[in-house]
Amino acid sequence: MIRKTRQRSAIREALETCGRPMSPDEVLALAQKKVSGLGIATVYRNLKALVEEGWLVPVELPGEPARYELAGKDHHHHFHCRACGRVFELHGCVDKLVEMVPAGFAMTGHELVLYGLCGSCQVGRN
Amino acid sequence: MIRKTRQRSAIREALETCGRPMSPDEVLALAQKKVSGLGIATVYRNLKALVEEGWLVPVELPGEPARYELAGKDHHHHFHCRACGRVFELHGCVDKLVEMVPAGFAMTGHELVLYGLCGSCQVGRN
DNA sequence: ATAGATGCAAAGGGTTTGCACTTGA
DNA sequence: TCAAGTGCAAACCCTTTGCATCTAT
Repeated sequence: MIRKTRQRSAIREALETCGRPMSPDEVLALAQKKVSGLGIATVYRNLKALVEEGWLVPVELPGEPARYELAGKDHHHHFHCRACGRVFELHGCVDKLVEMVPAGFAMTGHELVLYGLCGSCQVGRN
Repeated sequence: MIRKTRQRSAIREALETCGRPMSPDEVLALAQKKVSGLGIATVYRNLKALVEEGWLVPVELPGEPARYELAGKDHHHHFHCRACGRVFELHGCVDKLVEMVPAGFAMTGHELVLYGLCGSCQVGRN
């Protein structure tokens, strides 16, 4: 049976509130504002549980720790800001991917990440 | 000054021979056939040096240790076999990426990874 | 009451670093 | 010769796990 704890609520709330994929550290920082003694292990345990229960999906970016976002969204990709490191959700996708697959290979999925500067960092750049 | 050592030659040869992006472990395994006492730290140090000197480029895949491939190739992407874990080079790219970028954001690059089964794994599947 | 959840600290896995020894130029 | 390079082990970072304690139910 799954219990409702202050820690778990704070973690879920952080992810619902933030509006973009969050890393474990980001979740910890935000959830600690509600539950001060919160430990990183609890964050990891809950993220894992929430993924297994289908409430979250992991967002894995090249060379980066995994982020997590709410499940149930349409197929989409992400934008990674090179300045602040935050990840944003994009809409839409690309086509003609199959044309890139070599003969004899079978494609079952794809991942696309755009890089650059997000709105905030773009404004504040020198 | 940069010296020519048996270890470094074996590492470069492994990368030249393999024909696809290699992880540090793959490099170690292949290069050890030439230099038996080779240590993983030496592989990491040389990979890093070869990247800095512009001979290699890192290939970073979501949730995976970095691979390395020879520098100087045209813009391209990669295929990651879900069965054997090997990474293959693809040719071509996609367009209309800019259309996905939110207003106020600036795109400076992108990464695309296709997933599926490579030729060998496709043949041997049940 | 009691099994699930938490916090801490220790353990893991991959990568990097410190240091004494080896070796190429 | 002697600084660059190597191997080993320890250090690191991020993530997971063991265990005693705490707490929803």
